[in-house]
Amino acid sequence: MSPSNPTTAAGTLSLEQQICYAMHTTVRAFDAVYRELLAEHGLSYPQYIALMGVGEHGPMTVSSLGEHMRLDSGTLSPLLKRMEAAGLVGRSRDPEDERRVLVRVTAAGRDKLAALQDMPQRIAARSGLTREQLLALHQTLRTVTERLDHQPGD
Amino acid sequence: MSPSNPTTAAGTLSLEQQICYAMHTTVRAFDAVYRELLAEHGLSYPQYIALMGVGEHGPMTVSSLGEHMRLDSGTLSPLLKRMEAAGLVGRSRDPEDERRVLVRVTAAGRDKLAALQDMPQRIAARSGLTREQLLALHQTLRTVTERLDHQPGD
DNA sequence: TACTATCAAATTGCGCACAACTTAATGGTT
DNA sequence: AACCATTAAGTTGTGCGCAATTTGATAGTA
Repeated sequence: MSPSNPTTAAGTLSLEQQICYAMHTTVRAFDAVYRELLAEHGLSYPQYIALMGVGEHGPMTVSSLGEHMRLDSGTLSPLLKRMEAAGLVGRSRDPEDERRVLVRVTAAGRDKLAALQDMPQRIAARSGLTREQLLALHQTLRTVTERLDHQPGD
Repeated sequence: MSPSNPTTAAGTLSLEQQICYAMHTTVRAFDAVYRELLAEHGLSYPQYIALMGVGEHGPMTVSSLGEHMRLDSGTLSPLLKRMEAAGLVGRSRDPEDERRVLVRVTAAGRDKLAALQDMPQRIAARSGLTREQLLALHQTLRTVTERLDHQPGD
């Protein structure tokens, strides 16, 4: 019950651990809201982000989408397969390099994106964060991610 | 490229969406560091948190651990089963109420916890956050989670 | 041409997370 | 005692995420 003291006795969660725990908890809370709002559209949050990404950056390879989403083909391949089955995206080998698969949004996918345009406002209303808090949080997250990615392992 | 403007044209990720995306990204970056540091101990991050929780709050039921971790039996039952197989925790039906299962840390589990005592410092060093940033982030996360949990659905 | 290395995507296997359901024990009611 | 609702864990099914591997295409080189 003293989150301001990281040097507590053994067995007590330290602040650093509570941060990680809190991040997991908050992400799951966000996910729950997205799940609720996206349910009627038959989309998961990762599928929603993928649809936005492909819709925004045009036909793109799986790996370039993966760089945007920070996911590899092990995650994206089955995800895109499901979205293709749902008629939201199309996949086709790049004629110029048959190793690549180009992903594009279908007409139905564009309709879906249009129907989801008010999602940001609905999520923002739920979060209850002020504009300043949003900006500060965003900046902190970017800083932490950058450091975690590029710190020397050991 | 203008995260400070949420009212961009259709197709551009809004700040609110970037926040959720950033949170997911940061959590995965944290997970990667934990995975690296916990690998030699044969533990995942959820298992590590569960071990800490049970070690701290003594013998407890699966559901009370679930309240601490914000996870249900669908996640905890198989997780605890694996930890029992690894010899880190013990599970036994509560004689006073045979519906309940009491989870406790074994001697090997305590040894493991002792071996992991320096995790917080190592994680903190990787995150690169100042004490003030940690506190601010923690507070923001608690606020957001609270609101997301208790906002009226629709 | 044939060999090799590299690269892109897909596949496999495992664990986490959650919804939905099942099983078993408990408590309360008639 | 018999019945019913509730509760606690566990199970099943689906999707995400990642490590490791596989398959196929490309580029480079002997």
